[in-house]
Amino acid sequence: MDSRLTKLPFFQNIPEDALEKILVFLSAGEKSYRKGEYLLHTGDPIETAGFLLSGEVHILREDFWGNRALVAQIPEGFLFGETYALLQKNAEVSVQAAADTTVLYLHLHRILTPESLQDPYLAILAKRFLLSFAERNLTLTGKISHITCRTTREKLLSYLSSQAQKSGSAVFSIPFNRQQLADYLAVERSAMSAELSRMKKDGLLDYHKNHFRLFT
Amino acid sequence: MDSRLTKLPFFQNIPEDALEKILVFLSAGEKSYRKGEYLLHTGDPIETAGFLLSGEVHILREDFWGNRALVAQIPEGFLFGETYALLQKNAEVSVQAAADTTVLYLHLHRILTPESLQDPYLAILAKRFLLSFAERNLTLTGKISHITCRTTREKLLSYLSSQAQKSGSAVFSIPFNRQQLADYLAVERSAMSAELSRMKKDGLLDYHKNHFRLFT
DNA sequence: AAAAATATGTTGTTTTTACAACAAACGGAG
DNA sequence: CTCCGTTTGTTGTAAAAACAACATATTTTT
Repeated sequence: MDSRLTKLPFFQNIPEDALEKILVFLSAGEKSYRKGEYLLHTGDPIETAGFLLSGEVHILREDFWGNRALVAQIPEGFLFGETYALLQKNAEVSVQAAADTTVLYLHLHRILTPESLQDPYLAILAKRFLLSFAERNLTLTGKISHITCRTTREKLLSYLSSQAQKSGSAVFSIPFNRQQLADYLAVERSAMSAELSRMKKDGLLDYHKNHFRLFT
Repeated sequence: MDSRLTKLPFFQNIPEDALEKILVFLSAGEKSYRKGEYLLHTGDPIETAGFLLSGEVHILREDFWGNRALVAQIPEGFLFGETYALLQKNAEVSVQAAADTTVLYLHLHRILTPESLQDPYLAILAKRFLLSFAERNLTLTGKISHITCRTTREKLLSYLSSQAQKSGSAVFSIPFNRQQLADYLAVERSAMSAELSRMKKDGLLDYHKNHFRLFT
């Protein structure tokens, strides 16, 4: 039993022996990669999720002309490819080792066979994945509703408004610095700073660092 | 048993009698609304998903200043609020009857209790929801990767490239007309048409209506 | 506390987009 | 076929964003 696995929220509060059996049931074996090696390429059929025992991987999106864009960086102790593994679809991204890396592959879709759902702990696991996907859906839907706004000001208002509603107050903090907020909203940092200034001047809001107040 | 319910993909290929029991287990009762009435407001705690027996509802996002934006229109025979119901969270949107409407409310989170997962058909239902959320995750992630591109040209290239990869060919059709594509990519239709022309002139691609060909 | 590194704000210039208005192409319905 | 509605493409103008370069402020390191 690898203690790094038990740290994953998905595997928490499951008795040691049950977890042991689950991992045997899902396990597809370990594999190691040297920095720069590809774990999988766009288009590969995905049967397993990867749990990062050590190292780091980069998720890349490669377009028709071969242009590559970094989509995510997965650090040690995290899962990747769980969505594709559950759906058993072809990858729409590539995964490359950003350092020497060891991965434990898991046949995650096995948690969804009729028999395994009868196992109480596998059922708990399935439930956790369902809730996790539902949660991510809300996150993604929220983000889309912000970045589909036309102007930088509208994007900011949409985002800040949702943060105010979430906190239940017109005064709240955000979990981003300016650069992160600009990346999240898909706008340019300095242009966003300028827009925030104008919004302050227009009496819409006030802020200091990542602390904001909206005015009605 | 309402035949409109059995048309939902989630409820297909489940024996009549099992479905009957499931609906009793999940059911929270029917409710009717007149056109214009609110079914729920932003911030309300959500315990049930709504199945639209008749009529139509609008999903609205209302910001801090009261500005309203139409997020989705749910027609008869479809579900809404299933994500919030499963997570038992407070609504981040409001729902308004766009016509006289009757809704069957369902305690969807009950499919996730340890006992109900032991019921084979409820387990199937849970599995279908999990796969459905996973699928939507991929859809939303793809959309975000297109929309976050800086320029209209990059958005188009990102989207068209992914369509080419999905079809496995440089020649493919898209499921949108120009206005729908512009809405999807969050750009202005006529500006997008102009950009497509320029891309054709630059030898990147060719198109006719919704049929495209990319050049390497 | 000083120095260095990082984060944020400001301004002017260039590029891109939105907008409006219209022309051309296309697709039924009569 | 012709008329009419819809879709798509084109162009000029105004608005907005990206970009670059730098000033100021804040945080971290030594």
